[in-house]
Amino acid sequence: MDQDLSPDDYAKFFAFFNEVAIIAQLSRSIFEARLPDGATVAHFSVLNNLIRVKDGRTPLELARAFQVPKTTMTNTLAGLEKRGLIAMRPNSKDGRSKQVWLTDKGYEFRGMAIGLLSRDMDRLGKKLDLEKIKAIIPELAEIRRVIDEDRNI
Amino acid sequence: MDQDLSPDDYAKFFAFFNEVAIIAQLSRSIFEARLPDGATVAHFSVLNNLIRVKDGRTPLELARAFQVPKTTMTNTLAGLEKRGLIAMRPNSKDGRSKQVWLTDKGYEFRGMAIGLLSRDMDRLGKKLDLEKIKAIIPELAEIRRVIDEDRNI
DNA sequence: GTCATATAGTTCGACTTCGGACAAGATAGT
DNA sequence: ACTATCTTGTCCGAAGTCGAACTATATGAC
Repeated sequence: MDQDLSPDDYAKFFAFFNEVAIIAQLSRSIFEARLPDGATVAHFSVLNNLIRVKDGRTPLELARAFQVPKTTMTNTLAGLEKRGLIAMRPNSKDGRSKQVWLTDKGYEFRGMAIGLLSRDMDRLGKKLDLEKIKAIIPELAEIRRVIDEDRNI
Repeated sequence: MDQDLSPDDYAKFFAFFNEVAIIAQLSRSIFEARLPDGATVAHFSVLNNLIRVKDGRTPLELARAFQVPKTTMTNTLAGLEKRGLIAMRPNSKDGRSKQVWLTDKGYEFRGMAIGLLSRDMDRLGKKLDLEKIKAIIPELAEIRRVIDEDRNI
């Protein structure tokens, strides 16, 4: 199909992005009301990713994983380091680069944060159809992948 | 079911919010690369909403529609007014309040913005399954509704 | 080895976001 | 009418975001 989209298709796109933006807004707001020490979702997400995937990665790799500009990641990592949740060390394999390592405190912080968020999650879990959410995740991931790929052309 | 969530359920929630946040980020980035005059997604979204729903509403009503704090809406509206895209007038029915009206320029701006964005949408429309996106929108809207409702308890 | 170019990360500055505090106006109880 | 309380919108200040410009290092061409 080489045809352009109809006005209704555009409207659907806008509606989709609008819902996504509002949910992102709401979840951010909920998270930051719970996280201690003025930590942000960005902080939590990076910690979470370092634990779930692995640490020792470079700031740029993390920036790409989260699809944020590297200047934003610099700032996020500075916040995590200031709070003692990560340690940044020079990358022995590349003098331009650094590596991000979790600290014990960072590991604990993530566990504590999940504990503080669990009440909200439990409550939401009772009101939402979790199966539906689980089903949506891969579709969102696919949409994300396509948008990201399209952007980097 | 009065049972709490499993660790895997929490992980799914985080994954869901993470995907949503990244898509929000990417779409914001795409939009703002196209919008003229340093306009933001927030500006576009408000204009779009004023046209699609109706204008003459108050700042607080708009803040609620977008689930942002009223101080944020104040700032967004100030930006739109500075650019001549809306006009704010006192609300004759309530001396504390104001009403937001579209200007001709605001109407044109939205049309122009859609034109500038259409290339990206067309390209995405060829790579994404539009039917799937259309199917997801109501589910996201429902999730949004539940989260919002839960938050206001 | 030298130089041009590419890449990693930071700094800077303009802007957005948003909680807290506030002023002006509305509303309800008496 | 009077006062206490609520509501609407703004201002302020702290923090996050991110493009542009910069420094330092790596890589490739010769």
